[in-house]
Amino acid sequence: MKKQLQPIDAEALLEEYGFKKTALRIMLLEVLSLSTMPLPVAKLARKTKKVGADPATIYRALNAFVEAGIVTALTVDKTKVLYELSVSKTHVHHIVCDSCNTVESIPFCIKSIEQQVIKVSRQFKKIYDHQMSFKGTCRKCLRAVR
Amino acid sequence: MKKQLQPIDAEALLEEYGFKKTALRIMLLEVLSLSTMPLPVAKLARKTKKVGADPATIYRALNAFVEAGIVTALTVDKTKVLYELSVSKTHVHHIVCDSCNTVESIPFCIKSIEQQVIKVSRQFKKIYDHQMSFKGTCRKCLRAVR
DNA sequence: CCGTTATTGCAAATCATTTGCATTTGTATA
DNA sequence: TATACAAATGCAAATGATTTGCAATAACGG
Repeated sequence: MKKQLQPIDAEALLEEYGFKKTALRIMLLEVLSLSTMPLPVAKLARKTKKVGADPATIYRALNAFVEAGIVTALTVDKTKVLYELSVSKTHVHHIVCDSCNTVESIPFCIKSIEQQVIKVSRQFKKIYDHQMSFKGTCRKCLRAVR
Repeated sequence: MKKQLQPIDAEALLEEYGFKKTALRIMLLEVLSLSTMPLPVAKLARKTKKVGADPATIYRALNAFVEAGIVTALTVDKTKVLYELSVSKTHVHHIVCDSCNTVESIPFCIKSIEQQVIKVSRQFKKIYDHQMSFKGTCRKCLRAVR
């Protein structure tokens, strides 16, 4: 029983945020909405190569989306940034396979910890975001090691 | 009652891990051990400029420490990596001020969540690390905004 | 259809980090 | 104390993903 994903209405979303409906941006949002996991720029480029956009254009589109709040950039590692739709999606966290970089979402949230954090913090008064992630080995890689 | 920090025995630590006791590496570890918060490379370079090491040398030293497990690299942001001693230190998490980048440690841990994560995960069987961080506004910046 | 503005392609710039290589330094051993 | 080897360093050059400038193009409201 694999989770069924439905493409969002990319055009409506672009319009809502005042972006123009270009082939690349529509496809970027659709690809993101159809993915079960956050995707790196490289993979997004591959999956949208049908529209043949310049790398610079892809970066600009993603940055615009992130700034607008449509897309969330997840920094897994110094050189590894993953993108996922932030609109119409439940806030989730992630677990990353250290061997093959598989990323899976985790339906837990640590929102409830925020108040405790504020209480013990010496310097902070307000928290508006948090992130939690795990590193591990996925089943496939565990098998491969043996 | 400000927390009192004591410098570690950097030379003993270097020896323990089979590193040579050079001026830079000794000083790097001492600076890290005397800091209440994780530090970026730029700041480490400034604080060790007495020994006048080349940037490449500093990067190499830090990378060697991270690989050896003496130092932990904390990826706050795509372009922001902070270093802290991982030896003889309790495992902690962090909160970062989005305005001035102040970083504070949080004495909470989400170790206990790992088992739950494994249970609900479709692809993962083993977790060996986790990270949790918060973003907020520190008191100083909150005041400045007004 | 027109005018405005966002978006794009292309090439060049950026900039932190890494790497190659010759030289120096630390340290174990004789 | 001298010798020898690997580790650490400095310097310069390379790297490589991301960004930027600028002119051309495309989307969209009027």
